[in-house]
Amino acid sequence: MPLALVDCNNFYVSCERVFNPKLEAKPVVVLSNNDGCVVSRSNEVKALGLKMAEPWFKLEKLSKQHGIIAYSSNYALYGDLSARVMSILSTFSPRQEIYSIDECFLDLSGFDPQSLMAYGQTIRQTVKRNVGIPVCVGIADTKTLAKLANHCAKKELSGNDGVCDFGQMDKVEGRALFAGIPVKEVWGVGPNISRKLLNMGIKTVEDLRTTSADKIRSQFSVVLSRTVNELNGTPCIELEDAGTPRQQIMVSRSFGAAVTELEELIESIAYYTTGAAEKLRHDGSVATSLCVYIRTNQFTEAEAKYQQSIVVPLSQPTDDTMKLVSAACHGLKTIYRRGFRYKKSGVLLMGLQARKTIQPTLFDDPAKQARSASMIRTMDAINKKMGSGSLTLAASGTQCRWAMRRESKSPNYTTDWKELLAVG
DNA sequence: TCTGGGGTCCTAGGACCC
DNA sequence: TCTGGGGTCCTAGGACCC
Repeated sequence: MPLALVDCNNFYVSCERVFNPKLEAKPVVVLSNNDGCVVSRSNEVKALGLKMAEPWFKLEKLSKQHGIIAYSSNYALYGDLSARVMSILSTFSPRQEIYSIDECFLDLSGFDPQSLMAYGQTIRQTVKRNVGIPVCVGIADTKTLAKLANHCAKKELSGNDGVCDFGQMDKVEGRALFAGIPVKEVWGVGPNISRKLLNMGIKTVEDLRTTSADKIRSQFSVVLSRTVNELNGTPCIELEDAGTPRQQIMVSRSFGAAVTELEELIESIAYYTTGAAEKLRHDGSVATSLCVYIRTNQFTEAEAKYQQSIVVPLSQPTDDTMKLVSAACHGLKTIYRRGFRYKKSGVLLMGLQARKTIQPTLFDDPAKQARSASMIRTMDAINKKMGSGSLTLAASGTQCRWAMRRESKSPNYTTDWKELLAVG
């Protein structure tokens, strides 16, 4: 039952480098929405000690000093390259779980255990050759161990050029390796749990592995006790097949500039709800309620603070953009207060269920519903063909003063004819 | 202008009902 | 009048991940 975790190295930075080879060997970062935080760092930047999610404006001096090159995030580019990487990886196993934009699990059961190291190398070389993105491969019997093996491959702890297979390690070797890795590197152990573990004297992966799962369960939660079992080779987290639907869908953004007027908040909420509804239909789900929230800047001390959210039940489960937008705007109007400078808004679709399970009600008008569904399908098709956002509801507005800042975005090399890479 | 991301799931605890 | 157990549903907040 071995499985592999394939993870792209410094994914967003690597995407930028594919189309701009001059960035190779230079310190490069990619920033989050609004050019807020550092979300991807090249190895050169990691070596400078720059942390993940650090606010960019605080790094101005350091970045000048070391000539760090910063890019705004270009999700159209990263999403497209991700799809190419995932498609190639899917050919290496009958079962693939895409875990995030830059990593996936592959089921390797049935393969010759002795050949997996070589197979891992083939995977790396194929992705590098066909897309230009470097990846590392971790192989083990559980998801948590595969994540850890991937960590070892990335840090070159196992000495095997981008691939690490715990199956090729004997017990003594494995224990020594685990005893040298801080417990915070384990998947599922964040800063909080890590602190509490340290207080209990559990410092390394090996310490955690040898702690009784029952003790962990009573002091923490069933989630972390699963982690302990997984570290011991007992799978507790199943491989999820493609199409396992999400339980909630969130779309939220900070604004490029503070917003005070209800009309502008409505535009942002309509826009985010439209995006959330597209994800919802992509999953084949319907929502039974939604939550709208708005907030002022949480960091500026001097400003008046306000944050509020409201849950709006839907009269019946739906995936109809117009019904969702209308419900979200209705909710927004009840929580909006004049006189605040808003910095962020968001929409959360909740109570998701499969569209095919919903019960029609007495008051349904099938003809009307068919018309509505057909219009939504047309909108989705146009947006897929012409690019996301080509066709939106008028409620989303056209000015978008609230839209995010992206001052140093690279071109959409692969998704926009006008921005193709020019050679020569 | 004036800088601080976005998304998902789990758990604990309260309300309510039988 | 007070005391029970046990289940479900909901919400808020915590924690994690990338």
